[in-house]
Amino acid sequence: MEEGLAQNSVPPSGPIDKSRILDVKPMRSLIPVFPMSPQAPASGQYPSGFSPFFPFGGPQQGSSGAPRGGAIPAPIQAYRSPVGAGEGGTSMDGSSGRKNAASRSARSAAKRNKKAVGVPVDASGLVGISPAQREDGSREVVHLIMTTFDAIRRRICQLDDAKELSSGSIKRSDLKACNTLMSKGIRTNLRKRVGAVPGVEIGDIFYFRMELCIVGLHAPSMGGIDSLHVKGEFEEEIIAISIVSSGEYDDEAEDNDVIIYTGQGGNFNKKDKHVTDQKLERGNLALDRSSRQRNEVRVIRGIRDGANPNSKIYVYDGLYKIQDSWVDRAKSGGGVFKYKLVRVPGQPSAFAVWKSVQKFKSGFPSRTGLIIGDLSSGAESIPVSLVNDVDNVKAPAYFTYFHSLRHPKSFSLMQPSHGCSCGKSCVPGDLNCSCIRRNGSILVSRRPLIHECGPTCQCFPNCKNRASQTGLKHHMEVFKTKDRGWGLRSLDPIRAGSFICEYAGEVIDQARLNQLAKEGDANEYVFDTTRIYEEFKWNYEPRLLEEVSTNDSTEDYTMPYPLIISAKNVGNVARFMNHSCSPNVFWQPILYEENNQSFLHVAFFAISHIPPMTELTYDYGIASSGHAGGSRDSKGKKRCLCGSSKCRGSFG
DNA sequence: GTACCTTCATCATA
DNA sequence: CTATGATGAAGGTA
Repeated sequence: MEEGLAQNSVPPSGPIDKSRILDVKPMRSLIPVFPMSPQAPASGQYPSGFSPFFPFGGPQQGSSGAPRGGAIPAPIQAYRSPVGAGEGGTSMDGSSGRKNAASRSARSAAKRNKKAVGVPVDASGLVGISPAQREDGSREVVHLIMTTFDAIRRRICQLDDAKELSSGSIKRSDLKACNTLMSKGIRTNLRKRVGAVPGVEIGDIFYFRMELCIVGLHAPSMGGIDSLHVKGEFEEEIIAISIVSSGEYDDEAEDNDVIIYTGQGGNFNKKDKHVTDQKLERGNLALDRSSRQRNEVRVIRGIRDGANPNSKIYVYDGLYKIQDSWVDRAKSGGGVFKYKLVRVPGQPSAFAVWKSVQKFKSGFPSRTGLIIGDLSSGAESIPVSLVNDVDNVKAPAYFTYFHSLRHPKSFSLMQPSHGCSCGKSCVPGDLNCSCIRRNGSILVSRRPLIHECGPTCQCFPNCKNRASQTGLKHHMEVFKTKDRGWGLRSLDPIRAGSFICEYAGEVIDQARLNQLAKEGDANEYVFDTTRIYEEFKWNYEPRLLEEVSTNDSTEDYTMPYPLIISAKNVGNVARFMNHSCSPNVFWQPILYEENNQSFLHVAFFAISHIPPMTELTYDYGIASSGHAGGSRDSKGKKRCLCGSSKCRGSFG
């Protein structure tokens, strides 16, 4: 997931030191703020009690034959060999496109940072992307920029929500956030190029056009065609370097590897204007030239977001070449250009994965390797499927499926209990809610502890300050990995910051943990907050919006209370999540009151946007020394197979 | 659920 | 150099 760094020269002199350049701000809650979704359908409570899990019983057992075959595309990012990332080499350099590449602000910033080597710290001392990084990205820089964008965007959302001005104010958090980043020069891959963009991988997903823009995948904020001037044989000519296919037009997708793309311009689709033909200029001209040059064109596919039908998700589907072009006539009669793009073979599948998932969901044809349709047996409102298409193992060892903690450990309250008395539902920015107020000031980042509303509160159960209590929101799947046992992934895309699941199980104490250690498999299905976790911080909210003051910039990231959970006998999907040294999921301590007592829970949230079918992983951390029977050093550890460039080699 | 309608930011052209 | 225009966006409203 992290390879391809040093590919395009100009090494930004080492990884970014986030702790130095970034200022993490406290946030109010971890609920993902989507501009318009009602967020919680609140489709009722869980059926009380436990639901037993019978791996071999029941009528819905999968077909008997050995599940095998390639019906399920491999996870996009999980096990990529280093080959895919670094094609780079053949890029035609956009020499002429370069002259106007830098925006004014970027230029001035570049001037300021002229001498700066490595991580630049801008005048205010906080965030910076070096001039080199601004021109050519890397996985790390892209990740940083995406995360920063989303952090700022959410904060703007929360501020808007809290103000509740609603005086017809247009809430374009994406534009505002983009503005902020652009003006600070926080963007990358500004140098246009043909072919792969360093740091952006095939299968990566985006929730706004602006995200494509700031990572340099596709520059125009609205337009579907991005182009570049190159030196032709005799004169300069323009070629296409990327397109966005929104699927809404007349673009046809006969199969996963072919797109019939319609040119731009012409009033053939508007009803007020009179019909005009498209002209062979701008993007159309670029596509035309590219069909002769046969250069690679990046393709981004726009897909309707199932969870949020009003918005779209953009999937980077890799490189295509224009194989054919012709003139056609739209229904309205206007002449249009058509271009046939064919996917360059040998690339990891991206859009094809989405298509397969659609088929899985429609249940037709029945899926290869499906063992159980819902291993939660109804305990979750969305089924949890169990599949194995790599070997003959039929099911994980027996356990009881339960959605939360059993025998939860309670803590005496610091103050007398008072849940909030909000009338309906609490929103993240609202300081009138006493629960939200306990979380301190605004924001959405990882916190030492987050207070959620609970049963004691007056607010509705679908209140937004109960993110971790509303059950699974995504169609999760337990699947057999090639070399790491069972793993967890989602059939749905997961937006950065979204709640994924709680770590369910039985709360145990240190003595019991030590006993398990002696028995051998202490690490199996145990979550232990007393372990040492690197990089506890997430969501590097930079101090970009001046109007918000930091009242607590120095935060203690040690755990407030120890909590050890065993999911060996009782648990939910979280027990199947594997370790990775560069994970896409983080855990977060959550506290809420129930029966006049406070209970601590552990919940998981997405670090970044996660495409469907990508394995979900979090960092298991390192066993703290000084307990657990002393000799845990090399014995209790397992060789790490996460494959990350930052891999520590072992875990446990 | 669809159809407009308003306000957007960017980059290439003029 | 700066202004202008084209443009498969997003969100809200009818």
